[in-house]
Order: sequence, then structure tokens, then C-alpha cells
Amino acid sequence: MGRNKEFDTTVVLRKAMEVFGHYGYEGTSLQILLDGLGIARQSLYDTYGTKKDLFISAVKHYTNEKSAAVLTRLDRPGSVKAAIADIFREIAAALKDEVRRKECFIMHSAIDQVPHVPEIAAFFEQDASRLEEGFYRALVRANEQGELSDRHSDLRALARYLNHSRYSLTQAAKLTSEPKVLDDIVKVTLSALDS
Amino acid sequence: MGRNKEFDTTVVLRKAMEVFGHYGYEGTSLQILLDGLGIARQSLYDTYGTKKDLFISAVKHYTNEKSAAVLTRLDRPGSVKAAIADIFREIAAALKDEVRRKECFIMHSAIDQVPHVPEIAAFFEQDASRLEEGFYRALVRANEQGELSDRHSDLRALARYLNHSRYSLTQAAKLTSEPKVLDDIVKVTLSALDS
DNA sequence: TCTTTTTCGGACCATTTAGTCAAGAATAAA
DNA sequence: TTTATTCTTGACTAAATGGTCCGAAAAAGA
Repeated sequence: MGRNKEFDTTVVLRKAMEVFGHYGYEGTSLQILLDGLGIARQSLYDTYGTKKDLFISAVKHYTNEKSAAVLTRLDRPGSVKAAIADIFREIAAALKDEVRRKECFIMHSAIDQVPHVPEIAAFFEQDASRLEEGFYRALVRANEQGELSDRHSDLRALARYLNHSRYSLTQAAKLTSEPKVLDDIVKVTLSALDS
Repeated sequence: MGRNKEFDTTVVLRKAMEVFGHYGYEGTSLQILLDGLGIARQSLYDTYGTKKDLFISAVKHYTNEKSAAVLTRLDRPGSVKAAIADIFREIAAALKDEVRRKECFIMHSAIDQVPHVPEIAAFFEQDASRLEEGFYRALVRANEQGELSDRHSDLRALARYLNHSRYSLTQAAKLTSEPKVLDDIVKVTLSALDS
């Protein structure tokens, strides 16, 4: 009974990522937001709550999606170095794609709000530790599989580095439109795993 | 003849970096800005122009200062690897210092505005190319001095990577309050230069 | 058909926004 | 003292802000 929702809430969430990613949280006026989402003002408040609520939902949805993909790839049996290379090349591919890159920039807006929105700060802290642990587990396995040389003594540092590099690629993408630059950065980043 | 300015304009510019760095450009209301600068409203408009003018001035001042220091260090004779290590450790030191770190975050706010303020976009494009060239020159010299192994074939990629890593450290600092994490990231970043 | 839910659009609100103007006090050099 | 510049304060504006309320149309199941 009753009318069904006309829009797919996850599709709208995707659009929210794009809008917030482009204008930033504070830079996104309600008008811009509504135009970008393509829904009516009341529908926004009914479905997602306030502007801030929607922002938090979008950030969490985006981050969870990406993190899950990374962790899955890291835990898959086989070469760890190949897995990590896959992960970074996938990020670079997304950032080079005219369409897909747009929603990635919500990361930048989200990091912007870390000092002002405790819920986002706590969320990222938790996410970072999950990811760091994931990278660390993978690196330990890589070591057991003989993929690393003895110059990689500090696997904890390496794990932190890799997780941070993942985030930082979107920043690089915001600064350059040259795809080659992203490829170069990824290439050198991955070389940290070489012997 | 006439009264002198009571405030040092570069000191105020520094405070502007802190305020804009903390709240972001859009997140900084005029009231917050004036409170942070400690000057009267009219003084702001008389001395710096609009809010946007001040923001651009602060961004340029900060960037020029940092870039000049980096380029100077890179061009100094002696070990290039030591120079690069110095540069990154200095950044980490600044980001770990409770006071100095504050103004660094204007970089994040500035990158935020790249898609919306053409003047900032053009400025960063120029700055990035200057810095990339500086790193590249240094790496060529390092190669001539026998500091690099033959696994470092693509010095252009390495230069881009180093310049990007410089920027990305402030992002990492915004996400973590743990100093050890920054040290770890720097350590692994520099290991890209090892043989 | 009746009921329930959603969508949509416009009106509306109090608050905040960036920026301007004016006037008097302070300060410094001529 | 005179003159020029800056500082400070407060009032003011027009526009934009996020958010709420209302009513009618649309759609889906009972």
C-alpha cells in the first residue's frame, strides 16, 4: 500500500558524492544539491534528513564500498604484490575516467570535515585502522611467500604508507588533468615493494 | 605623513593561512576570519581587498615560501638524497609541531578551490611544474654523482612522485594525529630512492 | 474505490552571509 | 598645528543560507 519511492536511494547517494565532491560540503548550497540530485527538497529531508546527514551517508557509503573492494582483493590467495598493484591501478583507472572520477572527490571534501564533524573523524579512524590491518596482513603473507626482500623490514610502516598512498591519489588527480602523471605516481609508489 | 599600519601584513597573512586552513575557504565566515586575524573589518578590505583576494594572497604567499625553500635545498651542492631526505623530514617536523602545522592546512583548502578559482588553478599548475623540474634537475645530478642505482630509470616519474608526496603529507596529517604514522610514511617514501 | 505513501513545488522563515558606508579617534610626518 | 593615513566601531543592505510547512497530484496496494 502506498506509493513506492521513485528514485533509487543508492543512485541518489552516488550523485550526492559527485556534488559534494565538486563543491565541497560548505560550498554546496541546498539549491545546488537539489539540482544535482534531481529530487525535490522535501524528498531529501524525508529520505536522508538534513544536508549534513546526507553528506555523512554519502561519505560512509563511498568509503565502505571502496574499502570492502580493497580488503577483498588483499585477502585473495596468490601474489600479494600483484594484488596491491591491481588495487592501485584500479584507483588510477577510476581517476582517469571522466565519469567515474567525479564521485572520488568526495574523499577530499570528507577529509575537509574531519576536524568539524566528529562522526566522520571517528569513521575514518576506524576505516584507516581496518585498512592498515588489511595491508599489514597481506604484507606478512607476502613475506611468507617470499615476495619481499629483506630490505622490507618494517611491514607496519609499509602498510601505513600504502593506505595513505591510496587516499593521496585523489588529491593528485584534483591537481592535474594529465593521466600520465597519475600513472607515474602509481608506478613509483608500487616500486616501494620491489626488492 | 599619516598614521602607520599597526599590523605586520605578513603576520596577518600567516593567521589567514591558519583560519582558512582550519575552516576551509567556504567554511570561513567573515566573522570567523576577522576574529582570527585580529583586525577590524574595514582594515581587511582596505589592505587585502575581498575575502577571496585575501585567500589567494595567503595561498600564494604560503606556496611561494615553501617552494623557494625546497628549490634552494635541491640546488645546493652535495648529496641529493640527503637533500630530499631533509626536505621531507622538515615537512614532517612542521606537521608534527602543534603550532606550525596549522598554517600547512591551507594547502588542503587551496586544492579544494582549484576547480572554482582559475587564478589558483593556474598558480598551482605553474608551481607544480617549477617544483617537478627542480626535483628532476636534482635527480639528474644525483645520477651523475652515482647516488642512484640503475633501477631508477624513469627520473621524470620519480620527480613527479616526489613533488606529489610533498603535498600529500599534509593530507595524511589531517587524517591522523599519530606522529609515528607520518614518520613511517616519510620513511617509506624516501625508500623509493634506495637502490 | 479507499487508504496510504511519495513526489513535487512554492511559499515562507529566521539567520547568516559578504560587502559598503560613515564618523570619530589615533597616530605620524610635514 | 596642519594634514594625511589608518584604526575602530557600528549600522546597514541585499542576497543567500538551511530548514519547515502546506497542499495537491500521483501511484500503489487493499
